[in-house]
Amino acid sequence: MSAPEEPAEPQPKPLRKDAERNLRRILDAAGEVFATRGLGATMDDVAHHAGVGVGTVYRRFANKEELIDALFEDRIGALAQLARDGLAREDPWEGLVSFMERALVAQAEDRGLKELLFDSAHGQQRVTHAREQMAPVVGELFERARAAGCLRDDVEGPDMPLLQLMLGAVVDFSREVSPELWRRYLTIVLDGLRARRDDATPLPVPALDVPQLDAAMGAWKTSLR
Amino acid sequence: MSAPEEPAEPQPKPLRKDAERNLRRILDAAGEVFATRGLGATMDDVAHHAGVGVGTVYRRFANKEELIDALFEDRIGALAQLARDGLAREDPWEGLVSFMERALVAQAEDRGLKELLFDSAHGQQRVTHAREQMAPVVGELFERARAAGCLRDDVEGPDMPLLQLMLGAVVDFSREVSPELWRRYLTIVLDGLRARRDDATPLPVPALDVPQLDAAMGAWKTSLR
DNA sequence: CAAGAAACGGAGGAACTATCTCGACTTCCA
DNA sequence: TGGAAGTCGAGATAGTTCCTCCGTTTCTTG
Repeated sequence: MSAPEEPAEPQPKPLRKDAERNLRRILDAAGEVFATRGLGATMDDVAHHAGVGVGTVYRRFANKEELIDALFEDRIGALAQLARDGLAREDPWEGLVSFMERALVAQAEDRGLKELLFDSAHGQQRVTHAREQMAPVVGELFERARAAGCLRDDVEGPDMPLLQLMLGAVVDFSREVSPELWRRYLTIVLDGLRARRDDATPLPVPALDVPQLDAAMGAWKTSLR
Repeated sequence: MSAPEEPAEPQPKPLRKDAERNLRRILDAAGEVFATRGLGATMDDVAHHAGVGVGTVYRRFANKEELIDALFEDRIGALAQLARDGLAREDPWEGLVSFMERALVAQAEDRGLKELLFDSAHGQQRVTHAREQMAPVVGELFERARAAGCLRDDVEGPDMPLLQLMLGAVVDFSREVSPELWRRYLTIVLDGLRARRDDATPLPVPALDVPQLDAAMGAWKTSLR
């Protein structure tokens, strides 16, 4: 053959069939494992979950960083899109709420993503880039809601990461016990962000009861040892 | 035994003078080190900070757990007292606010205390006890504020730990950059907890600016690896 | 179909890190 | 001044995790 390059993918060497299949498996496994156990999951975890040996993982990815990078490349960018989607909504308040909600859903569904966003010592490069992309859109989201008289006038763009961090703590804490619990506290926070209101917005999820609270405390780990 | 037991201290053997002095140093050092670096600080850290060898620390405390236990025994109990203090206030809302505020100050001042409260795998025993003590008082604090018409009627006692957790995340995150930043978000949350309100309570601390945000993100570590 | 290139598996090497021990030495006290 | 109590800190011990290495297996191609 001479040289048709239809999809134009710089592919120096096509992968062998089994290698291709294993690569897919590894990516899938890594996605699941990092999503459920966080970035602290080991390469052995990933390999085992994929049904391959560690060596096979290291044949495709020079190290853990590289695997993580490959995995989360697009997912991080997707967050910025969420903000733009919010801006596309007609109602400014709804736009703000839907962004916060969907960003938290992303955190809830993927523990690895959450850690990537808030831990240093991972892909700061990529994350910083995403934050820079997001900042003006979030600012706009706030500005629009404020102009419409929905939002209190003393919150600013840089408050958003902190609000996400705060609610992200609830996400992590209650993940096992009541995965939607964060919606309860998001509602409270949103009521706190309003310019004014009469009645409180009804809370959408019941509070933890004491046994649940105990269970959650028991499972909760941060940076101990 | 026959002796008078005013403070009732069961002291089988009086410590040698130098040992006494070293014990004090160790306790002081441990207090500081755990407060600033968290419970992850090593025994070597503590010993070095106290100006003694590790062996000396282990002469007094069989292991790290025991040292931590001895250190935080009273401080945890003090938290329950904060709740009772809040109940002693005339104004129900002020009582609630002052409790939350002071509990967060405690978290901000002592990283070790914060970890003890929210991490499992440490003195669950003691912490559980403290929580059991605190629960009814916090319930009362909520109940009283609700009866006075200040508090939204769908929050419950078990919401308090989650609110503290949430704001505790801000405390940790911004400790180095803006140690009082949590007050900003506490204000938002409190506005969200009100039964109704007109204007928003002015935020007491400026938002982080972008460089501060970057600095905080850079210093922030959770359970990575 | 056979030869050789590519890929695989997973034990274990290497590097950390942190807790706790132990025995030689020092200090206090009666 | 004798000996009990105390001190020191190097390193034994144990637990992790990343990543390498190479004998073996699987694919592809001529």
